[in-house]
Amino acid sequence: MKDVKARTVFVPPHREHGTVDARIAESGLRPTAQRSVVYGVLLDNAKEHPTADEIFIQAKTEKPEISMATVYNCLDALVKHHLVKQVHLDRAATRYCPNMEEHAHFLCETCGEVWDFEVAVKPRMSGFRVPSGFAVTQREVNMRGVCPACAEQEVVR
Amino acid sequence: MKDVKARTVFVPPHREHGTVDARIAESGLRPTAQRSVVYGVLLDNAKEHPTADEIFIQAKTEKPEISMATVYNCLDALVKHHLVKQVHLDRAATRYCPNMEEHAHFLCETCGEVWDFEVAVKPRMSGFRVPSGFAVTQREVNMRGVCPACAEQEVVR
DNA sequence: AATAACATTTAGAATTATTCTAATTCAGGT
DNA sequence: ACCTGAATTAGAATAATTCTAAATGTTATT
Repeated sequence: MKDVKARTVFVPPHREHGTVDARIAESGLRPTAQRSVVYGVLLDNAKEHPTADEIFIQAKTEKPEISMATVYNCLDALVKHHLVKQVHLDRAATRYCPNMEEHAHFLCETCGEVWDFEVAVKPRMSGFRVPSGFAVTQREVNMRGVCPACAEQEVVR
Repeated sequence: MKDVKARTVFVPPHREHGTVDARIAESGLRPTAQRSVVYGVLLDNAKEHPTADEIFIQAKTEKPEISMATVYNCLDALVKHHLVKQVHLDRAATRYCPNMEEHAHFLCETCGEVWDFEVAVKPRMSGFRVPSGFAVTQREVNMRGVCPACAEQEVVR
């Protein structure tokens, strides 16, 4: 998979002055310097759905003493407090997504990039028969295929 | 997550005399002894959605010389030839699923077990807005929550 | 303000699933 | 039977993540 610049289809919440710490606090977490940096990097989404070490690299520019273990700790805390979601589309490194709205993920099988697709019809994902006795608390939709940039490449080639 | 016996909600294709090799051949793969054992183990689904090493352990009872590398090779081949699907619900080991029908996965967050949920309404998963230019070739739906057995436990406890 | 109690961070070691490598074995076609 | 390429094998290598134990920071209590 070649490395192609991310493109946003659905725009997730963005980092703004004061919002980062406020959100962290609201979630019930103490807003430490490290957590703020990590969450801030995610909200900035220079790179969408970054992996822990992409986050680490960026976080280090803002806070050079931060360690990888802390990035993992912070991400775990953010996930547990529902500020961030983990995305597992393949066996590659876990990706992190700060968009907690119901949405779908699209993985380009050519370049490996991930996009968010908006949900058109909010009413719970219908068409799936949930057997009685099962309590569903979360659902996710993943799609795979070729993104516009890669489709373009194909044609040119 | 405690270890709870699997339960089938949707019954995938089952191993039957002669079918294993035939299916492998149909898919365009040479049915070697190892591939047959690996695919057979999956079709038997004593344990549903097993991981590579659960498959390895079972396969070894049928063919003691088989190696882990071969299990991975066979699984890769089966996946490439669309006889088997990989399932990635969390960061745990990849699970393998021989049910190629369109269906959803349910992960019990208490016991870690995975179930297949049948799709009630076939017509393509609607409600998701795929931006133009994106070619979708595959889609999957995953749900998370508590299975009946674990819900039961909760009540009792 | 000092201290105790607790949470967070840190570097580095350990673990785990998976992939890679190079040698060996196997199967099908001549 | 022999050649060629594919498949299998054991074991080493890799990569992501988790663990550990020490150090640091924060909050609550006196």
